[in-house]
Amino acid sequence: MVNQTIKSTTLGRKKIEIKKIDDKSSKQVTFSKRRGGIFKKASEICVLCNAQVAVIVFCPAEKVFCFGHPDAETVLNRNLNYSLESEPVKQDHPLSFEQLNKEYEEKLKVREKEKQRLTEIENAVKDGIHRSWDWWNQPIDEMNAQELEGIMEAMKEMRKNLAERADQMMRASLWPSQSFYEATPTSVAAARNYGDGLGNQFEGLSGYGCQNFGF
Amino acid sequence: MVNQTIKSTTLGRKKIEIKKIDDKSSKQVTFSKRRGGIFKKASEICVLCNAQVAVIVFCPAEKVFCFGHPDAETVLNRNLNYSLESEPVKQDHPLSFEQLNKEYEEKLKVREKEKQRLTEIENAVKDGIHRSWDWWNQPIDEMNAQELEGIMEAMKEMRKNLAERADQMMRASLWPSQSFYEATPTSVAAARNYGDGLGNQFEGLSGYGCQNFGF
DNA sequence: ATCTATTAATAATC
DNA sequence: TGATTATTAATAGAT
Repeated sequence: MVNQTIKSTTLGRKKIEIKKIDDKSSKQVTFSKRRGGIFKKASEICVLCNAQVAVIVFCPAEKVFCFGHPDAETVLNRNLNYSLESEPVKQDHPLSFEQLNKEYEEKLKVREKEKQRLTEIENAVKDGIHRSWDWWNQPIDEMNAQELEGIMEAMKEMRKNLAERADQMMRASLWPSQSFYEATPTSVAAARNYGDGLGNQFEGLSGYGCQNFGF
Repeated sequence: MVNQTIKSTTLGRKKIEIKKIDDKSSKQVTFSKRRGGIFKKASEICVLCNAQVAVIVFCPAEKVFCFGHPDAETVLNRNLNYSLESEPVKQDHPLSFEQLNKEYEEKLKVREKEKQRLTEIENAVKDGIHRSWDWWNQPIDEMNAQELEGIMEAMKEMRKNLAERADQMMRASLWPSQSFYEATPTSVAAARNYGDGLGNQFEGLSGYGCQNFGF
């Protein structure tokens, strides 16, 4: 009875043709991912080039997502309400743009923090493992056969360790503080301050907005 | 007779911070490139997901570029004329959107085709060469001498690549005992993702438009 | 939502 | 403005 352990190598990205996606589920996923990508690019060009950008992305059967630098955004919004009248826009929550902007930005930042933390943990894991047998600092060129055996062992060990523990460690328990996820105002503020030093992509702009309407 | 072949390795892309570009020339270049990128993405999501997208991108010192699915685009255009009135829009050529759409699409297509052809030729040439060896996933036990050399090369390469990050990693390895924010003062890196929740389906699409106005 | 393997976009440079 | 190339960033496919 053969029972091969099939390496569930999640195949990576593949090239796709730019043509209509028929499968609804895939289409939806792609839409979501790419919408986010476009918004990100939009925000970046705004900051980098002091540009003004407005983006509307929508599907009749879905929601309308808007992104834009304040001016254009106001324009867009007014326009949306105006030109989509055939299907009146219902805003469940008549939030101001400013408010929406804030929420959106905060969401983004929190998310960035989370991802970054995972990355740091991952590095810690990797580093901890390689430190345990310092191949890192060995002069690779002069290794002899014996040392190579050692390396091979170490590699096996490393691979095994990573496979067994990385996921668990990265996901969970080593986090210094649980408060992050509970998102107390303080922790969020801390996160934002921390991020502001380096990665504030909204620097220099009065604001952006991302908004969606159900209709 | 020393004659080192100096690899004029035009250094490639580097990571950049998303912050205002001061140099005018660079800013212009970046603006141009990224604008094209955004439009391309916009056109792709339209096709892939049957979505409707409208994008306005502009700089005070430059022109206004619009991209969009006809409906939204009409909206945007009308809006532009309306809301930028302080600086009246002059259209040198009152081309119809349909015409502009066609031209733009065709441009894209031609360009893609050319690129594709070149790529194919290139691939034909390179075909016999590419043999990157996935040492990580090889069964270490069965490696032979030749493969070991490959490993050594790979390790050297890896070490080189990671050398820059070594200290950062070391700091990270010390880490779980401390506060996240205090532990890594300057390593806010690259996780700039905006994933977010979403809804469902879409329908109906037709053309695109790319237009710019001098003003 | 998450995780890779890849492809795509693009910063630097010429 | 247009290539080139080394990298980074985005993301398709599978979980």
